[in-house]
Amino acid sequence: MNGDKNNATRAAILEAAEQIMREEGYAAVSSRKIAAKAGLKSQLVHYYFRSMDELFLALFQRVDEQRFQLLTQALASKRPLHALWKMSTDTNGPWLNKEFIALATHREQLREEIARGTERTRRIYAAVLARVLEERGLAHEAWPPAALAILLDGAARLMNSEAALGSSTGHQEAKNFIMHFLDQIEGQTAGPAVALYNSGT
Amino acid sequence: MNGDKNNATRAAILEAAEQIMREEGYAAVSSRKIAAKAGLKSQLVHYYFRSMDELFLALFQRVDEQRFQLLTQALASKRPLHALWKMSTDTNGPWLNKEFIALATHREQLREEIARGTERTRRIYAAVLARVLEERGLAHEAWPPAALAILLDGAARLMNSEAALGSSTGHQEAKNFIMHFLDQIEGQTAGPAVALYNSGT
DNA sequence: GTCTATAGGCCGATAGAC
DNA sequence: GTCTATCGGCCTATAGAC
Repeated sequence: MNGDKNNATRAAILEAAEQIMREEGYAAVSSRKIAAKAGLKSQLVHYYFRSMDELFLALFQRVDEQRFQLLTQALASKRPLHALWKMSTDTNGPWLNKEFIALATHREQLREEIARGTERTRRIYAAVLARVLEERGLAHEAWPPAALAILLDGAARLMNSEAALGSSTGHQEAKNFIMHFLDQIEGQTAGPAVALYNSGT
Repeated sequence: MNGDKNNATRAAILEAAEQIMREEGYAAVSSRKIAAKAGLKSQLVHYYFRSMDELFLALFQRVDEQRFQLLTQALASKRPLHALWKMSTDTNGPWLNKEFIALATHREQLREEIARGTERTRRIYAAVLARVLEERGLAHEAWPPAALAILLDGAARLMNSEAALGSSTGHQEAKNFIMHFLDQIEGQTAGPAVALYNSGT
């Protein structure tokens, strides 16, 4: 990889690549299309990234870093779980998960990088859940934070993906259900949480 | 589209296409690769499918039909929810969701077909949930079947996708949690279910 | 660092013989 | 229905001038 990491041309290339990926999917990302969108010659793309693999890797790292920053901000909010949920249901957010995961099918290095990013995000999500449940006195071995994180993240991604296809069967019910759940453990505003379940009887 | 729908060559082409899609992702599916895998000339692919769009559409319909058959079988089992869960967590099952969804980004006809298939599957899933909750006396407006269907399906797909990347953080917790949930509403074997929650206090 | 020029490959699709 | 032959396009990547 040549050139300064903070080079403006390099940044323009990644920005154009990300736009194409959002609009047309990863398979449409080519050095020629990137160059056309950024107003450059396609050979310049190869100057900054010696291969498309390298470009996709740099693009993922950029997106992952943005996501991490947003995640960190969400943690500092009054109701971090609501903030995380809002973030993960934002289809314009820096996720692009579908594309990168499909792209990673047979690109070893990218696959590992995405797995790392996924795990980091999951651990943060689970840690926040654990902390909130603990604070509200709702911690219970039957509600493992890691499991809840997967249910929430999975539902968000599934609905994002289906919405992109133009399908929304059951989405409103799921969103209401999850919002109700979040309100219960984190409060409707910043007030006290109510009991979720009764262990006995 | 030419040729008999039950033609053996046609079937071999679709079978080869499906294999390539599983192994290398949709972007690797080309008439030449299909032909190589099926031991045919690439032009034959164009004889049976006048365009790749048409081929992908036929492939999706084939996969969707298989899925529908399995779904129908699951409904007839003693514990349909357990059967559905097992089915959706089977990474070798006829899902291929990731690939088709990524592929559909800018293929209008395929997008509509996938949306239709998604909704049909979702409705069946939700209907089974509604029926079981009803039978067990657990029906309650706070647990809308459509929402539960999305949570279960989303978690299954997320874990499938992550497992393919080599990541499994929290998966065991989530699987245990969901299995516990299914056991509660559908019984551990085929026995009676226990109460899930108390509405009052 | 950006340009011109170009090699070399895989692709979808069609024409026409048999 | 399957074959041979082939067109035109877009792709990644490199060489070498400035």
